[in-house]
Amino acid sequence: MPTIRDVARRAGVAPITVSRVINNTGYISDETRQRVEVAIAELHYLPNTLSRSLRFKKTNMIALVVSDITNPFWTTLTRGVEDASSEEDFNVILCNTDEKPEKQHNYVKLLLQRQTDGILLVPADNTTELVEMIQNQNVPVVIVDRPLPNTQVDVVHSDSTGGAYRLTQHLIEQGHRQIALLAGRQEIATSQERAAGYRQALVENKIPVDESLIYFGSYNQPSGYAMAMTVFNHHHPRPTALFAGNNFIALGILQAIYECGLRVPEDISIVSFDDLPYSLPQPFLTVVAQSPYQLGLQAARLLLSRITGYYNGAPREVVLPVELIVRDSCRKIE
Amino acid sequence: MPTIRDVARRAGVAPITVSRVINNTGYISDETRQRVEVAIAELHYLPNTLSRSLRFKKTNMIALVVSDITNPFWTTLTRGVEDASSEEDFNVILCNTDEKPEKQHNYVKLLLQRQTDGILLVPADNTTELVEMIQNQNVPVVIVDRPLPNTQVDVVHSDSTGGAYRLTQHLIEQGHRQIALLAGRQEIATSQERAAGYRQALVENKIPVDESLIYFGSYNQPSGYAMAMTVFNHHHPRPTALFAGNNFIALGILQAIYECGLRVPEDISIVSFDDLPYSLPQPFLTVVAQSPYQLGLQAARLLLSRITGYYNGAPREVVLPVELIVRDSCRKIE
DNA sequence: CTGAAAGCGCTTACAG
DNA sequence: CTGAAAGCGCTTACAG
Repeated sequence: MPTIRDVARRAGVAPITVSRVINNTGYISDETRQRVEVAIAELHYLPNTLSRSLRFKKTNMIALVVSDITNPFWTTLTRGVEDASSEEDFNVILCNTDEKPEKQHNYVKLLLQRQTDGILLVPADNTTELVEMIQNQNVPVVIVDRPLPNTQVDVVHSDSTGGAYRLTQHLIEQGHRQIALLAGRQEIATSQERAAGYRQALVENKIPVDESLIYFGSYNQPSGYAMAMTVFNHHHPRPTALFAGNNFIALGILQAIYECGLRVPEDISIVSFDDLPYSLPQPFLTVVAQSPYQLGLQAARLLLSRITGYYNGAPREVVLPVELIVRDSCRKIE
Repeated sequence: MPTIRDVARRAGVAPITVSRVINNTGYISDETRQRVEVAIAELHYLPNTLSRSLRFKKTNMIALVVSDITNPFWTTLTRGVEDASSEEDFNVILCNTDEKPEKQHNYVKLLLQRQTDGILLVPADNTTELVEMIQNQNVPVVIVDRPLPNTQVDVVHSDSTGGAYRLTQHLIEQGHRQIALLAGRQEIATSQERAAGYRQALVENKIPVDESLIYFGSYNQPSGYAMAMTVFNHHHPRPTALFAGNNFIALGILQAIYECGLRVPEDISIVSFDDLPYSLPQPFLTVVAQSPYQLGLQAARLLLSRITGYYNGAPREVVLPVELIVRDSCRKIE
């Protein structure tokens, strides 16, 4: 691959002159500029960004570290991040952790070594070690979706507690008393908050909280399936309603329900935090929906404001509202 | 952020000695090594990969340029790429083009400038310009999913023609004669090949090809919806079966069918190239399924074999078989 | 076993 | 308007 030196030689000028043409800086005579441009075209020259970044100490890249690229929730969030970033001429690197703290750790280290200008992190666990590692390098970081306890850091997340409260309240208003919660991993803030909202609604309605009805698994379909099967095997009579901690858990629950020959909502009611992926032919699930695009957009804006130095004050917390969408997956109980 | 020089100063050695400790090369006395390691820990030093890559002319990154990160087909393929890459200690950059040739062009240019070691490309159109641009920089490239005409380049793809032939044949065996094909963008190889397989099956069965039943749109849900609506409005009597060019088109078709109050398969039959995303509660769609994970894995292996210099012969073409999965979305017609 | 010099490809600041 | 020198952070030869 040709370098700036090759172009310079061919055009009969110094490398710095080529640099000036490429970046449109300083004064250049039209004649020289033309000679250089011809040489660039003839050699198919592309400037090496690595060396430029090394000089500038700036890569114009930010990273988004998410848990599961397979879930449209995260890809939509990614879209928000990309849109905010392209406005400021930043590129986004997407890293997929599979909710594994160890994979996450490796990625963050790699990103720091590659001089990423900032990191958007969806924490795979509850520890603050990673955030400290990033901050030690003086790299801006914003936590997304899952607040970390006891950390001074920007964070953007949805109102999980409030959303879970409203879903549970909705079920209670329909007459449900035996509601099983099938949540994600217990170490994750959103799991805890959704459980908190669930408990709060029960308590306020003077319904005793049956801890055996609260399950922590993982935010994916197999886990939802497994938890639902456990519920069906261990609770007699069956709970009248299931609360899915996220959309993929809901998919797993629906699969279990189908295999057990049950019908929704005749035999069992179900609600979910987050809408099912894709507009299926017949959307029927009652859900609390977040706005993943907005989460991504806002998080990226917070991050970019730090990177550009536009803001350098105290950590900010942005909590986005959620929306209850009542459809046909809950039956009224007498 | 501290540099190798800061560590060296603190440990009372030369930078090159620190380099030796980091990379475990050359001879180092235990005592020196310890001093250096202490300094590294105290300063939270992380080596700068940018400068290292500049030196080595190697970044250990490959890029995957896909059309729609929202479709699980591509995220699953990505998984295959990641698994093959991590075996060889390469990292993967994921770029999303939205099927837009212009976005694709920008990404590829950026990747080349960032000295990416190799590129996996899912072409957004039928032109060879991008491949030439990559090859001009002597960067290995593998085309994925959609062969390009008249180009000397490695390619990995599924047997689209054969798959489409089998799906169409299946419909014909069920007695269907009026089959509408709702394909992706006409410039894309897979669209053309699926149309070719469709035509071939009709011709072999001596069924006249009605060109007005062949639609080219785009591989997404809104396009599938729009094409299905057009079919329903323009063809009386309605075709007895619809052939969806991919899974997202199938989703759009199902949406249109639902809105028109039709039932599958009683009122209309439907088959799809590629399975629907996610195991829905009741998988009912008859499909031809590819193996996106294998596509990604094999493509990455071809690319890596070029990067490492393990292979540098003539371009290779890998065609993966597809599988017909008959379920309940087709009705037998007398 | 350890280090001074040179260079990867670019650009800033200084000369002319 | 154009260029020679120096440096971004690292590592490959070459000395000692």
